[in-house]
Amino acid sequence: MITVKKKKKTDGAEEKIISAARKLFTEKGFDSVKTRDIAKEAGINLALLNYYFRSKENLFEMVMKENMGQFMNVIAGIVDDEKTSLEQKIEMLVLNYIDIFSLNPDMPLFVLSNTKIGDHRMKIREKFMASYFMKQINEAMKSGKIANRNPAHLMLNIVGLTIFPFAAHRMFKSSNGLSNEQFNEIMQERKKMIPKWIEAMLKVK
Amino acid sequence: MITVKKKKKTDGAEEKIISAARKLFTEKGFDSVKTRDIAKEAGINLALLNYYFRSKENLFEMVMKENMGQFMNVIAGIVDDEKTSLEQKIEMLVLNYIDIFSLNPDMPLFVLSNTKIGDHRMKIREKFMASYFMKQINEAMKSGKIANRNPAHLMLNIVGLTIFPFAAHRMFKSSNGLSNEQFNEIMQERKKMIPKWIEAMLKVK
DNA sequence: GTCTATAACCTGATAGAC
DNA sequence: GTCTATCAGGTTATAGAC
Repeated sequence: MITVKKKKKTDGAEEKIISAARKLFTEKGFDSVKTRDIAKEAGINLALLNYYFRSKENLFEMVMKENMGQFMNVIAGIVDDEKTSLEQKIEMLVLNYIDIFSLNPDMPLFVLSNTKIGDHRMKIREKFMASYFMKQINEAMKSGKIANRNPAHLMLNIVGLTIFPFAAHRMFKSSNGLSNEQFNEIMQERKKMIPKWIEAMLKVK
Repeated sequence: MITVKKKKKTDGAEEKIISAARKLFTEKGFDSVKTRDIAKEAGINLALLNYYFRSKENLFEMVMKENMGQFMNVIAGIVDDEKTSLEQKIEMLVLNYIDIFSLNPDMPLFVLSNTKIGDHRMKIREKFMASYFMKQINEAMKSGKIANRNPAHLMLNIVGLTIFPFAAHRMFKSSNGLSNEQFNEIMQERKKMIPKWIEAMLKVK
């Protein structure tokens, strides 16, 4: 009896579509991307896109689940770790954010600007609010170890210093600006500096 | 001889369209907004929109020129002032950014994410690069007065700490999150804190 | 200046041949 | 599985009456 191969697709059309979709959606957002653009970028036909994924919305959701799931796992592993200190967590967050987003520089702006992923964004928020990390911040505030009155400031500072450069990377790079290499170099420097900066800021009253 | 009024439009239809367009474009971006939405929001007819502004693209450009021009004037007045110190400029930038964006909280994300305004974004960048502010930063770096090796870090820090919260405001506010009042309160606190934080960061080697 | 009606085009999705 | 052709509905823009 002869075993038959499951699929005989030319060359992973499904994967090509997903990856083209991820690229374009992340770059331009849901409404700006046309299904024809995705098909073209993937090098396949428009009809095939609808054969694999029933609709544009569906394709978008697939891409999102993949993107977010992967990201959330990394972050959850850091903020829920009961063995690391507050300072260690801050450093881990900075390092991991910069590593992840150096590979996907358009993701931050995409997550911030795309209303279609409200649910996913809420999960990120909730994860943080319910984390052991948040507990540690509140304790440090009560004991006077850190000077802020509101934990929101610390969160905004970490995220602002780390993620904002990615959100603005196209603006910074645009003509006469930085090359990709220069930008990445700057972000590598920030890996070392941001934890130190945050520490200095925490002492300011 | 009787003077005749120039226009006899019902009630500033042109202005109503511009302001509706600004609101919607800033909120959702060019492609997501339909001309029908704008007409409806402005309380006028679709045809009238095309009577005043020849096309959607044109209307978008009008809105942008207004938005950016106003913003640029404020910023230019600060960064080109040869009488204020580096520290004073930083404080002025922070205060003015927060005041402007408290009134237009969607603007930062809009400017960052909308590829259609590449030209305007470049002007902002160029204004900064050629400013007296930039000169002062470079001098302070050479004299060792501030510790960074790269002026980009200072710029990213100011802008990241100040503007990022606005770019993320919808995420922060979304269900179970902050109210508008709480958010504004936090931003008022940051007016005072960010200049102090920046000062502390500048000393970190 | 403002409207209704409609033309001209774009876009997501499907039918049907191979 | 993959393609070409095409439909159905949405969207921008214009024609023409008032």
